Amino acid sequence: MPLMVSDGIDRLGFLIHDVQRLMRKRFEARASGLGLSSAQWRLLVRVAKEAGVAQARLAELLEIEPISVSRLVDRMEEGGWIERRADAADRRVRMIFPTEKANAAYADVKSLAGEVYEESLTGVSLEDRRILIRVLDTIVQNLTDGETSSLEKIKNTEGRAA
Amino acid sequence: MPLMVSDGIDRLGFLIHDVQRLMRKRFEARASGLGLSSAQWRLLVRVAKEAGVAQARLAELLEIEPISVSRLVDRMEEGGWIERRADAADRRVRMIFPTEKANAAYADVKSLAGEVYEESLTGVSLEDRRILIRVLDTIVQNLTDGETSSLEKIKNTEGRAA
DNA sequence: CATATATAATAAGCGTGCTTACTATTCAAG
DNA sequence: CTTGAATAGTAAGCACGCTTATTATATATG
Repeated sequence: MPLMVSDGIDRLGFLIHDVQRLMRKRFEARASGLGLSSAQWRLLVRVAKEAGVAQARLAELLEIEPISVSRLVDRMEEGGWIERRADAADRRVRMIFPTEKANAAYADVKSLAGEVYEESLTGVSLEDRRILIRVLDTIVQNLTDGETSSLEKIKNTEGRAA
Repeated sequence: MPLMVSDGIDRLGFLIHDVQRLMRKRFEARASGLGLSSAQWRLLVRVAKEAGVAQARLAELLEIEPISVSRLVDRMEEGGWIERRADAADRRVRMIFPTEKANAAYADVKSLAGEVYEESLTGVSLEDRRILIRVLDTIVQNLTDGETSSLEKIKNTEGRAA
């Protein structure tokens, strides 16, 4: 740790942790009526863009382990958000499709997420917002290159997400 | 959601989520030799500054629920990081103290956290780092004011943390 | 004093992530 | 075809957060 000019960089981990927790909390408070958690919402965004995707591919996209997808999908299937269907070409694969219920809720939840972002950024200039996004992107790149398990394989297929 | 000029603000939640996960992962990879998770490290930072603090106060400081503190403290006590002692003045209270092991590891883990922050911010200018911290602080304030359970009561007692 | 309320901690059980280990299936060599 | 490696998915069990409910103790009030 090379001297450091006493900005609050030494609080970075705590800050990121707090922001993530508060944003998730607020999102889930808003979406609780729907019965969608933020983890389920992240998965749903992917499935909406890529209907029929295999669970293993979802694990790559979401950068979580296949077993985590398995149980998340279990609960989302119970909740009526997605369907598992067999793949005729490969009997190991379960293809994941959004249900009508999911499609119907999609736009609403997306704009709801947007509201949370706007509330988060109240009083932050457009310029600072751009810098925020740019720096966060840089951090993801810095921490993704090297020594992280299976993340090198995938370079973020999608460019935009709610 | 008022129009929005297509910066990546619509990815804010995903970005924050990814950054938090990657930073935690990298920290825990580094600290795994010690057997300290990031949640345990956060608690330890507080206990180091305020030895003898009650669990209920830790819950306020960490902004998690008392039951979460209870079980976290269970595991940390098993790990030999902290000790519970009875409060002579109030028999409901368990006072939490860091062990010698914790005190010995403290500086090392702190600088280890600093390393993770530096790796995260490689290639980010000093100016942008300041803006990052400032914006993250603003987000925490925006999301803490109002409608969050018990967070209004505490205005962040500490100013610096590793 | 007695009773009611508030507070400190814990218990039980769930969601979402993990590691490790397993089954079923596919595919590549031989 | 058969063996062996790789891949898709799941099971079991843990960490760390939560909600809801319970126990023990303090404190306020009649």
